Amino acid sequence: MRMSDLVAQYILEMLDEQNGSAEIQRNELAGNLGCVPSQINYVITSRFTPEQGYIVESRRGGGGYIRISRVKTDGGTALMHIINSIGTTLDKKTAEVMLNNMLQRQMMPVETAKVIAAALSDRTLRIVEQEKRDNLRAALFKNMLLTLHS
Amino acid sequence: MRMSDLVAQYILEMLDEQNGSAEIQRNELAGNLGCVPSQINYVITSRFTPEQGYIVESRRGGGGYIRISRVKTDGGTALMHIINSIGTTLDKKTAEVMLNNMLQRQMMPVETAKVIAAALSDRTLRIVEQEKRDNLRAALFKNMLLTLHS
DNA sequence: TTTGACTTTGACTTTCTTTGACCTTATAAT
DNA sequence: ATTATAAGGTCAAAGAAAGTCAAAGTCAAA
Repeated sequence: MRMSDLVAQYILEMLDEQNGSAEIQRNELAGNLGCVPSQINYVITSRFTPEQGYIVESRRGGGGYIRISRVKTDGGTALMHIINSIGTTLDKKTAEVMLNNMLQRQMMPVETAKVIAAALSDRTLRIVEQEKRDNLRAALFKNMLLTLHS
Repeated sequence: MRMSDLVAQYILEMLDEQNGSAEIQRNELAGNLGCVPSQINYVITSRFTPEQGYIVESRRGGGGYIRISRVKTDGGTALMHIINSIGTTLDKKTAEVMLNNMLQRQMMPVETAKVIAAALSDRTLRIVEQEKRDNLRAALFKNMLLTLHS
C-alpha cells in the first residue's frame, strides 16, 4: 500500500472516531507511520481540500498541530455546495477524491457512484482531446450530481 | 504462440483464479513475460474491452497498477447484448429509447437512469464537437452500463 | 503480390508520490 | 529583549509507474 494512502486512511479513521474532527501532530504522525513530515502535507493538500469538504487549520511552534474537520452540512446543502465548487474544469484525481468523499458521507448509493466513476474515467473520455477533457469531466459531474437533488 | 496471446492468457488465468478480478503491475508483468510494457496496453485495449465484458481501471505514479475486472458471467445476458449492439456511435434519440426500454424492463433503478440520462444529454456534451459527440455518447453509455452488472 | 488487419517495439509523455533542504512562526528560557 | 527550541510550511527535484503514438514487422487472404 502507498504511504499516502496509509496517511489518508489514518486521518479518515480518526475523523470517524472523533466525530468529524482530527487533530494531529505532524512530526509525530510522520514518525509513527515512517515517512517524512512533508508527506503529511502532501496528503492533506491532495485529499483534504475545501472542495472536498474539509477545513484544515494549523499552528506552528511549540504545541503546534494540524486540525482537519469535515464540513458538516445537511445532505442537500452539501450537494449544492459541491456542485457549486466545481468550476469549468475538473481533473481526474480530484473527481475521484470527491466521489469517494460523497460515498463516505452516504450522499449516494454505491451503484450510482460506480456509474459516475465510469463516466468520468480517462478511459471513457479518451476520444476527447486532452485539452477539453477536464471541461467535459466537470460538465458531466455537475449534470449527473444535479439529478441526485430532490 | 504470439506474445499478445501469452499476455492475454496470463490475465485470463489470473481472473479465473481471483474471482474475476486481476490487478497487475505493467512493468513487472512485461518483465516477467519478456515483452515491452506497451504490449500490455495493446492486449488490454484489444482484448479486454467493454464489449467483451471487462472494466479496466488504472493509476500511474508510485504504487501504480492496472486492474481488470470481468463483468460478464456468460455472454448471453440482456445487458451484454445491449452493450454489444451499441457500436462506436450513438445518437441522442436512440440512447433515450434504449434507456427507457431498460427502465421498463427494470434493468436499473430510476435514479441510475436519471444519472445516465444526464450524462448522455446534449446539454452536457455540447462542449464536444458535433462530430465526436455521438462517439463519446456511445463510449459513455457502454461504460456506464457495464457497472450495472457488478 | 498487394493489401490490410493485427502485432511488436521503443521513444516520448503524463501523472502521481516521495524526499529533503530550507523557511516561517510560536513558545520557552535566559 | 535575546536566544534556543519546537513545531509546521514550501517547493522543487528525483523516482515510480502507467499512457500514447506512430513506425515497422508479420501474415493470410484476395
